[in-house]
Amino acid sequence: MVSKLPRKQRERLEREELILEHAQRLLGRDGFQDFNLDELARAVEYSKGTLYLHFETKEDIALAVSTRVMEMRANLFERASAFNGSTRQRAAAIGYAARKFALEHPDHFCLQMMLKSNSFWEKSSPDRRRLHGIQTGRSFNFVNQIVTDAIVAGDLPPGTPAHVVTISLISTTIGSQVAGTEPDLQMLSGNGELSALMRLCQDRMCDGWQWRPLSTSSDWDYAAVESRIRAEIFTED
Amino acid sequence: MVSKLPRKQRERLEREELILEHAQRLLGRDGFQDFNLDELARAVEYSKGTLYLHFETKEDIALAVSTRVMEMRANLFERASAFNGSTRQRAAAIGYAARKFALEHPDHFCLQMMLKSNSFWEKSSPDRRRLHGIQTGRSFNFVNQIVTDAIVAGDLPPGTPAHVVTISLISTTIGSQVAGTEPDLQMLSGNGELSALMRLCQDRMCDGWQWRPLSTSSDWDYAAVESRIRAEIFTED
DNA sequence: CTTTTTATTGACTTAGAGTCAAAACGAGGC
DNA sequence: GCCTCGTTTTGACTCTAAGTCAATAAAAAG
Repeated sequence: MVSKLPRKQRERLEREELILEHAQRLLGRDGFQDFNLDELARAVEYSKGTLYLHFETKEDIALAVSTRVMEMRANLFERASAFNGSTRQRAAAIGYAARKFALEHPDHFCLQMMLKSNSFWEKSSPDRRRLHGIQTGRSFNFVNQIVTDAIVAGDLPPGTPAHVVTISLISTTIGSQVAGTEPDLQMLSGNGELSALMRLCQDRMCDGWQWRPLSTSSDWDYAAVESRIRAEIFTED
Repeated sequence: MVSKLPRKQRERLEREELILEHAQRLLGRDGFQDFNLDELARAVEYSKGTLYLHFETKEDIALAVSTRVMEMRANLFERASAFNGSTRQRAAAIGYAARKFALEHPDHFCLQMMLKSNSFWEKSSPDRRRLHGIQTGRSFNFVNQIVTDAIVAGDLPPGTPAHVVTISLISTTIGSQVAGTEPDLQMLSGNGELSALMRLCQDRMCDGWQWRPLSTSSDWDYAAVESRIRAEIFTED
């Protein structure tokens, strides 16, 4: 990332990064509705006009923040997918990354959902929408690669449709993150840990596709796998 | 529902209903951001001041709309849970209801998510929050009852934790509805039907818990079950 | 040091949420 | 009918915050 860009362009990117850092903080604290650009301008010590040199609208800033966060998620997935082990263990590593992300950004998908509402999408710039799609795609591909490997290795039944398995895993992971942070549902299901719920959902979905070894089988020692994931992939943090 | 309330109170409720109908339409069309109360007032042919006799804030209206929609969902679940058959077939009936709902209200959970963001929740009245929780609870309970019956009947392994199964099914259903309507993911996973994705996720999650008969077994003829569900439960619509 | 170009600003416009004094309505009495 | 008093409804008004753009400052060129 040591860029050889001309100073001007480099400074511009640095300032954009500064804006996004503060925007992320304020969005997290206040939610999109109460997130206000006068305060953001004050925080970054530039004028409101300058913010509009980088972003077209408030929505555009939120989309850029979401993309930034999605990029972090995809980076976690990237690291996880390098885990050395059976395909099911590698899936567990991605699952671990998804849970780690959920604990660090529990309300990310609130913002994410918002971005998809009718009025929102069209107010953000096409270019930023593209960048957002790319990060979503990266996450998808890391999961999909492991699923494909599993089919090739025979850990998933032959003829299993890779894309569908991938999207089902993503669905259940997003769903459990969302459901696990929703106060009404938390109450009803008896205040468990978000992370535990997510893991259960991921495991059962893999089992449902008959991804071997099943989490109920004697070949599967999750605790051991998790401590290896922690030690080998997510050491420092 | 033929109320014996004094005329005044009845008229008030009818007006509230009128407001919510229009609010739902406008929210669906424009999203929360662009949903504006002057237009709503014009649509219902009352002044903005009158809207504020019913609701404390714009957020409060959105929450009430969400509650109304959640009530419809719970009502679909209620009808589905009366299906006569094995526990797994009854689960399929609820799944069918969830998919029917998803097709009618594909972006409901966008609004729903929004309601949970920091700033939003505290702007709505406690009373409406309570009502929202009740409808969420109804949906939860219809699912949970079937899960409990399945454990008693031995269709799920003994000792399976009912609440966790229930929340996992809700998670995967919400997750697949959300993921299936997200443009980026739709593109990546190859533009399938929302309904087909949701069904797959539901089935595989049930299979993951070993809910018998498994969807892969020869005892399971989904097409036959679905046509019975359609005929017996969701005939007229 | 002067001119030209580029970057930055913050006062201004505008839209829309939320308020409240005044107007309209309605029930009861005469 | 019509006057009085309490209740309901209203829409003009205030205020906040997104988005604009003419004016200013800084940098580059001459």
